[in-house]
Order: sequence, then structure tokens, then C-alpha cells
Amino acid sequence: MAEINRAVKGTNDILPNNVHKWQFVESKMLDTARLFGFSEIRVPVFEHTEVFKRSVGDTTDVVQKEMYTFDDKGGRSITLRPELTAGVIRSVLENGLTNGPLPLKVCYVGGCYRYEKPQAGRLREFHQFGVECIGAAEPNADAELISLAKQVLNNIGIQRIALEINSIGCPECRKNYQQALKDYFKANLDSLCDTCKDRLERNPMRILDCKSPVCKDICKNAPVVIDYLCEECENHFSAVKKHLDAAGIEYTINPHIVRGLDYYTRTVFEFVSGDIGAQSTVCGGGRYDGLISQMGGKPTPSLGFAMGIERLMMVLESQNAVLPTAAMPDLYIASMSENASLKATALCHKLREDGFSVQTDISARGLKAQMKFANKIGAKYSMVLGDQELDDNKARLKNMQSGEENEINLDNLSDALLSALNQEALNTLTDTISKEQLF
RNA sequence: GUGGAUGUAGCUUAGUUGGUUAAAGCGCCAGUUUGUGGCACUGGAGACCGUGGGUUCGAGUCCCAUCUUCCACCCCA
Repeated sequence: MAEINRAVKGTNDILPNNVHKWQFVESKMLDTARLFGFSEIRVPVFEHTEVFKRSVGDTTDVVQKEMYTFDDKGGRSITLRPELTAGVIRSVLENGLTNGPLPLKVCYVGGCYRYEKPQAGRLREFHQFGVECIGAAEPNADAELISLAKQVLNNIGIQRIALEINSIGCPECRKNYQQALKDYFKANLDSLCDTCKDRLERNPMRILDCKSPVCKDICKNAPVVIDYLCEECENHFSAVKKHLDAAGIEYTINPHIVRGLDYYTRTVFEFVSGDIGAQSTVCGGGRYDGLISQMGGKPTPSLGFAMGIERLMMVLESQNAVLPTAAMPDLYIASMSENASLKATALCHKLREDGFSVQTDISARGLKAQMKFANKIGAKYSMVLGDQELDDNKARLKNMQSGEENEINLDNLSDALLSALNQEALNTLTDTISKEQLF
């Protein structure tokens, strides 16, 4: 098939028949974040390439082989954001937001771009919801952030989700740990898989993440970060755990969580789902105390997380979560003559001004076809306009579910429709209430 | 980047050992007393069988290449 009618590899369209699910999920996310004091921030889809190299890390896979980078016509090296933290921090610094009251709490929703090989839960364009809390050093900030993530997941209807936490320490204690790791793995060098041999010098912590059975086996007895934390990091981590306990949030400590982005320090965490295949991390985040100074700001302890919206959608799908259904039109007006069509136009205009969702025939179809259409689009009410109705200035408002009809005066259409819809809503409400009372 | 699977109407699929105008269901459009939807019936539109080569008298069926999609590695959300 020609390129012109095919989406780029690894990209997805969100079609009208399920865009409401996205709208629901995104608005829940932003609403929940607001409860914790976070305001939305919107930053560009692309940045100077350097922004990502500096923050995400020059040696990471994301920067080395996954970025969409190009020169613009002015000769600037531009990169499509592979994640949003970097751009958000850039914006925060550029606009002097750290000079305002701290902590600064911002959140975002947006597309990210990574040149990867697509598979389940992995796309080249994907969407993240995330938050950044800037200027908060205390351990209860970490716990608050995790509790926000947890509540977001709850509020969109995710079930069976596991929280795993770890501390990877500060640059100081990590130095010792990495040395200990290297020593340990060097002793087992021959048994390691090839990729892990490479990792040994570059980033030994990644070996802990390896899925190869042999490496996994070796890792069982490897030194654990937590044992190498300096006193401050140790205290911080145990305080985080206490606050999580206080909030009643369950977690397991997974010493193998090693975030792939360079900027993380101390607390790191993931929410993992067993329902969506190999790409099971649905939310990842942690503390990045060094990032802001790395980006040219004053040292400012900060933290954040990001969630993959597509992956969350997959979890919801596989858990058969009940999402709100799309809003249906309130009324469909069928018309049977030129004059009726004119009247329909006038009525639609008025009703829409009054805030109703109304449709009428714009395809010159016969009455029967119009009714079929009204049915297919799920109109709650329908109304037929012909010469008779125009003469009487009256029509019958038909409830499409029950088939009941009520004669109404066309001058009072808005009021009649409103009270019909209200009655309907009331009925379903009392219906569900009486059902609940049965139990 | 590596590996495995896949590709026939909008969707889900059938297509016998290669043999005329490639089927079906759903969906779409239109009709079944010319003023009323959901059910039923009838009809219609819609496919260069992913793409490009090759083998053959003849290819949706066989071979090669390429692309897409899916799954895993890797990496991450």
C-alpha cells in the first residue's frame, strides 16, 4: 500500500469510537493531580537536542539510539521529546519558576517519540501522563508522590497493580556500590551473557535487570544497593517507607529496579501490571536531586514520575474495566420536506445555543433512513417534522429507548427536551438505587 | 538492532494437489403500503488477494526480496 494512506510504523490513531476513553483517563489524571496541588504545564514537543543529552544522559539507550533528531532549516539540532521531564525542567528554569514558592508542582499529558522496534506496549509515538515536584527534599515528598500515582491508577479503574520501590542512593554511595558490583561480577565474568559483559564497565547496575536465566542466577547473590547506602540515604529511604506505611500503601522492595535514565537518585519506584505482556511497567519514577543543577539551575531536590497511557489502556482493556460510555446526542430531528428541513435548521440552531446535542438530516435521506440513522447514532430522543407539524406548530418527541411519544409545542422544544432528559436521568438514578437496596 | 509469526472487501474469515468473471458473515447504502428506528426478508456498492520481482501456458495459492502488523529479546512508560 502506498505510504500516503498508511500511518508511520509504531504510530496509532485514536479513533472517534474510543476517544472518549482517552478523554476520561486524561481528565481523571489531571483532576487527581490537582487534588495534590499540581497544575498542568504544556511544553513543546521538540527541544534542542542538548536538553535531552544533558538530562536523560549521554550514555543511555534512549539518547544513543532512540531519539528522533534532525537539523532544522536554521541549522539547529532538534529532537522530538523522548520523555517530558527534560523539557519541563528546561521550561521551569527558563521561566524562573524556581524563584516562586517551592515546592513547585506541575503535571502534564503529552506525546513522546522514540525510535524503537514496536511490540506490545511499545510504540514510536506514545503518550505519558506525569508530574514533577520541584524543591522538595523530605522523604514525605517521595511518599506523597507515590500516593498520587497510586490514586491516579485507582481513579481510572486499574486493579491488581504492584508497587515496587528501591533506593539507588546518591552519587556518593553509589560509587562504592558500583565498585562492589564490578568486583562481584568480575569474579563471575565468564558466565555472564554477552550484553552483560558489555554492561560491566559502562553501567554495571543494569546487569541486575537482565532477564537471562544465567545472569539472573548470578544476580541472586550480588551485592544489593540498599546495603551500600550512606547514612543519609539510608535514613531517607526508611523514612519514605514509614510514610508509605502511614498512608497504607503496600509495596515490595525490589533491589533490582534500576532506572534507565541517568538523572535518578535515591528513591526509585515502578508500578507493574501482570496483565499486558512483557512491557509491564505502567508507571516509573523517582527522585532526581541532581538534575536541576545539571541543567544549569541552583541545586534543587526534586522528584517525579511518568505513566504510559497506552499501557494503562491495555491494562484496563484486559481487566475489562468499565469506562464511561460516549455521550450520545440528545435529539435527532427528522424532516420530510424542504420547509421542514428549514424548520429543523432553525430548531437545531436554537437547541445547540441552549446546550443540547442535536442532529438532523444533512444527506437528503428518506424518513425511514433518517430514523435508522437516529437509532444508530444512539440519539436519546427523535422528532419528525413534516407539513402536519409545521401547520400545527406541534410535534411528537419520541423516546428512542422506550418508544414513548409525547406531543409538544415547537416553541417550547428546549424546555420539553430538558425535562424529558431530566426525567430520564432521574429514572435511571432511582433504578440503580433500588437495585442497590436489594442487597 | 536480533529472532519468530502474520498479511484476501471497512471488520472477522473461507479459498480444495497452482486452472475461467475470488466467496461468506458482520458493517455500509437502498428497498419490502408512498409519515417513523431496533427484528426479518430482498437487492446493491465495496478487494489491483501488502508491494516488487521470479517460476509457469496459467499464481490469492510455489520461490525470492521488501514493507506492515503482531510477539519476544534489548530498552523503557
